[in-house]
Amino acid sequence: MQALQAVLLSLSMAKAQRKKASKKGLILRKASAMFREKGFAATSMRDLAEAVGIEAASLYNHIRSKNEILEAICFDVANIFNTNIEMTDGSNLNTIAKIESLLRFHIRQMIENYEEVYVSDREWKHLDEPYLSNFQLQRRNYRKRFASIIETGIARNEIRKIDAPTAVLIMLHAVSGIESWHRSKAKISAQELEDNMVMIMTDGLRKQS
Amino acid sequence: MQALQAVLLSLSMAKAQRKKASKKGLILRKASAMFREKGFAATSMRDLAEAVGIEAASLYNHIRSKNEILEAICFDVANIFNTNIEMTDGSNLNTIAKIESLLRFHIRQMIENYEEVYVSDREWKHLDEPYLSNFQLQRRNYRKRFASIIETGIARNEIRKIDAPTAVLIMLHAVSGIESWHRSKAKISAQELEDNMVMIMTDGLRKQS
DNA sequence: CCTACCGATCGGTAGG
DNA sequence: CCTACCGATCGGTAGG
Repeated sequence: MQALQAVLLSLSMAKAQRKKASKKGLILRKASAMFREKGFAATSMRDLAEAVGIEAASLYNHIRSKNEILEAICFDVANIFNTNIEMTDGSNLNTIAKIESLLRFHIRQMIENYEEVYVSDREWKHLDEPYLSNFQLQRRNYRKRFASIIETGIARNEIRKIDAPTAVLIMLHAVSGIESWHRSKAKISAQELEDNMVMIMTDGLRKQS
Repeated sequence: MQALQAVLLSLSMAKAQRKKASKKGLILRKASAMFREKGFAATSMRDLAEAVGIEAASLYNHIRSKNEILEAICFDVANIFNTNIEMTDGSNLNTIAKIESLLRFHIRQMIENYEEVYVSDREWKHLDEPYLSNFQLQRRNYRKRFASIIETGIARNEIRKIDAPTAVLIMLHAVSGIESWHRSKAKISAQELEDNMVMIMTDGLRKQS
């Protein structure tokens, strides 16, 4: 039993460290930064190679193609969010708490894992089939699941009667606005930002009197 | 006097019709659609020429460069929003009404002028200098002006104490979420969408009891 | 508005 | 991991 745990632990550590230490991990991180900055289509393999510190041709010893890099980034991010919404939805929190938890998770991912999350959100259009369809499907399913949480909240009278898919769109896009905060060098702290966003989304702008 | 008005009218009509009727207008509209769909960098002048129905080389009789097309789109949109916020801020509405008005304007522009607004919002990074700096400056100024409206509302006790720049980011990005609504072929009407968004942003999700 | 074409650059491969 | 190189495609020009 302890042996099994040790194996699992070392496997997960190996996977976690691949991104941090290996050459492929370095390529993926540099690619995320460049795809975010210039876009997937406007980033050349020669640009990327220079950032990594090798020749363009050498990249292909670690990755199969430019598109494979994008696939790795997009599906990594998709998995993170899918895992989280499954956990959250399966918990016994009430609806507002579930939504708050999802929002906080999005905000933290946007801050801590900024480049990858941003690229996954804005550059997935450049995926090739069958990855493109697969990604779009996961996206739709995530939103449906989010909307169904809201609909449950409406049925339980915890939440205003609103169109749930619209609310999901608003929240997911609102959260992606952190991009600009990220660039602006944080006049307020990450925690303040998170609290402000959650308050505005759950309670609105208008002062209750 | 009547002669002057007639001249002004014909000038403004000429300008309005250029987009609708002339070849340059056709190029700009097709380019907006393709830049939105595939991104600026992934759209070739040959793709665009085919959509317009001429050879790639012939495009250059109407426009100077690929980048000039992007400039036309981005600054057109910037002017529309700058004009609107100036009008709105100069009006004698209270703060919540001003914000509601700005939000409704954004939503309508996103629906009625979707392609151009989307491209201006997502592809401006590909502008060349000095247009790039100019555009970024206009963008910052717009957000500052929006934030100052909110701050006035907080000072007047109309609005919850929140970080104004954060609220601006949320609202501007929330509104850009209509993109997905646009694609999903409108299960709810444009008016319902608009009302839902405004309600969620001003009053929040939580049911007041 | 077209034909013909330019130099530059692209993603990727061969061979070592 | 590099040198050398491929065919394809890019934005744009000349000349009519």
